[in-house]
Amino acid sequence: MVTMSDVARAAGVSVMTVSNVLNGRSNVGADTRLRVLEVVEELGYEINLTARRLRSGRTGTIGLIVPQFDLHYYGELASRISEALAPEGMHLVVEQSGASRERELSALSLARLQQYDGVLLSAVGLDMADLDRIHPDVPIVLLGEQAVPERYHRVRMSNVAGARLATEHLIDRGARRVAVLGGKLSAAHPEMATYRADGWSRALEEAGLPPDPGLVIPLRTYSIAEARGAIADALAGGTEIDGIFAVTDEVAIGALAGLHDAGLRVPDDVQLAGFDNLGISEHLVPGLTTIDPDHAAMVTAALRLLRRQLEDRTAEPEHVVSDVRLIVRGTTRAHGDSVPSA
Amino acid sequence: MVTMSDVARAAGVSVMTVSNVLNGRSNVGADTRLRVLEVVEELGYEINLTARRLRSGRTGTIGLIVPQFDLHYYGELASRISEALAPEGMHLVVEQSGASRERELSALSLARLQQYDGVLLSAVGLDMADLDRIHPDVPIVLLGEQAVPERYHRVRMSNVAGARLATEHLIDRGARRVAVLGGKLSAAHPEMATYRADGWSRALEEAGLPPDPGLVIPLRTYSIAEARGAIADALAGGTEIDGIFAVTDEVAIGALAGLHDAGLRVPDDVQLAGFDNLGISEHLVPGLTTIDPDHAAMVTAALRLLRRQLEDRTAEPEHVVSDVRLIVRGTTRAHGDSVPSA
DNA sequence: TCGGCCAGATTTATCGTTAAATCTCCGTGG
DNA sequence: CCACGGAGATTTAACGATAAATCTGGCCGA
Repeated sequence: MVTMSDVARAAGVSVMTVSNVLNGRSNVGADTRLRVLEVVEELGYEINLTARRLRSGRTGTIGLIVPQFDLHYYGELASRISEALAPEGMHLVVEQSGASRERELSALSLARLQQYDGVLLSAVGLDMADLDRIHPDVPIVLLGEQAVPERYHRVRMSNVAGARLATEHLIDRGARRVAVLGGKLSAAHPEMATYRADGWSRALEEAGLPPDPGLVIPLRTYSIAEARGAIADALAGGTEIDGIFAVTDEVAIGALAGLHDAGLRVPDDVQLAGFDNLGISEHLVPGLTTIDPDHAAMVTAALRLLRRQLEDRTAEPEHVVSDVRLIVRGTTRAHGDSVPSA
Repeated sequence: MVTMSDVARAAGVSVMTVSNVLNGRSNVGADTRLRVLEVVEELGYEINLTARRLRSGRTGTIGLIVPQFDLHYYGELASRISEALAPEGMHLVVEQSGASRERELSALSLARLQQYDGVLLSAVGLDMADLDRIHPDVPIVLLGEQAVPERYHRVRMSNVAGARLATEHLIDRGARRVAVLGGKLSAAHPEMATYRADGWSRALEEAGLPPDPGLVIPLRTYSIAEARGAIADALAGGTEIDGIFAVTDEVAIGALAGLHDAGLRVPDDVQLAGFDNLGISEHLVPGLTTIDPDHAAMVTAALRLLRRQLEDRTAEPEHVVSDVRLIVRGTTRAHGDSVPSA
């Protein structure tokens, strides 16, 4: 491996001069600079980032920690962040924590966090107490929905408002028995699924429809396959449903398949709305009505919070809540349609 | 930040003893070990991985470099690899190279590669010459379809065979005008799209159907949206089609939407087959007929090749080709169905 | 003529860890 | 009684870079 001192020797200068050239510092003569660059080229020298990091602290790398690589939401998130970081010369690497608390904690060991200039953390398995135990000296921005200690900088969406919008829309379009797929009634550790179930029940109450606990269809994971099975089970169990608010688009995709399995038409027999507005949702058949959390704004906000901390370690924590809006597509009926006879 | 020497001082031992304890080396007395561990706990010490890496070389981290985070295929790949690595105590981090040659080259700078014990590289933008220029001292396994220099260890799928299988199946089920969506006729730098178009044209030829260049529908990116648009354009242009072999499942999803836009039914009017067998493909409506490349076997093979290099830097390069099989679902007709009158 | 200053370079010390060599006892066998 | 071996610890010297301090001429103005 070629090191800086190899370059220095070959160029007849000191190691420090090579370092100065490569870091674009101004205290190097023009001809010396040229000679060094030539030798760098010639020997194929590349800097050892590990050494630089140890000495200088800076890494130029931001870490994104997500629960699962194969949930589409996280893929899209990672992609957006990566694109936003590139123009600043920063660089994103993504790690998977696994959805379990244990693995999430290990992913969050100081040891691992230290490797980055900053960390964007999308945690699901951790509760307040876990997060409270972590005292990293790396700037962190939390992305996500669970309750977190005050001292964290954080970006999240309007979960309750979004769920409410979606459910109101279903009711508005004629649904009366609206299930919440993947919902969870208030738990000790509030998380995405509880907030969204909350919005669901508020919308129902407001419409004078008492939320039926039998219409809360829980899920262990938010995978397509599990959602499909859960819908099948619910329908087989005789639950009457004419609308489904799926807590994520991924889950909604499973619902679409499950309804089809049961011979039910969407939106004629059952209307469906999701949450997240994944890239794919627009291209499903029929297109998925869903809640758009303004991904671009969230990414912008997250990076702003991170930069603020990078510049000032003592910056006041900020909680940004991104607005949501309803996107109406083909899984809900056109306005004014009446319930057709099946 | 707490360092090893803080721990050493507090425990009244040398730094080296702390290091020995933490690395489970045997030359430490039982009581000393205990005391050190207590102090570690008490001070909340965590090892500095950067320093360890600089000194020892080992990082315990494998890098996976993919073109795009938001193509579902790569999310699933990353997930599988991560799961496979976890039991060995290794750790996966994923980087995005961006599909462009330029950014891919920068992702592949020695500087970046050096940070990992080994690298799994899923390259698309690089050609043979680029890859030939890279001489990393990190074990690399290439995942993917483009032609690569002999010296690389590599895992790929049977592209031609898979495409042929899919196309044969479409023909077998009655399709006569089979388009290849995302296909590319032989280019200077063969890649996934050329191999799969190859399999398509061979299957046609074998069936006595001359491949019509008008049925090759090229794509710049393999995104759902672009595929949908391309199908719309092709149909609007008057191209007659009764079967589509989409070069990836992602593209097939776009085709499904595009066909629906045009009022065509799948599989009644147009049959459709994809390639990759994504997790979602099973849950589309109708379920997507596709080629399964045996993801599990590919991951196993890739990690085996990587381990081999980790153990022996001079290990002979190996090219593993994973078998494919056809998965028949609802986007192609049942055997023996005749073409229904539209 | 001489001190001062600045550009352009070098020297020194260090980041936190680990490999390798070394030291220090203490028990054992001859 | 002494040499020897080995367990249990320490010391020394890096890994490859950078921050901060220092050095060296040459040019300038007074």
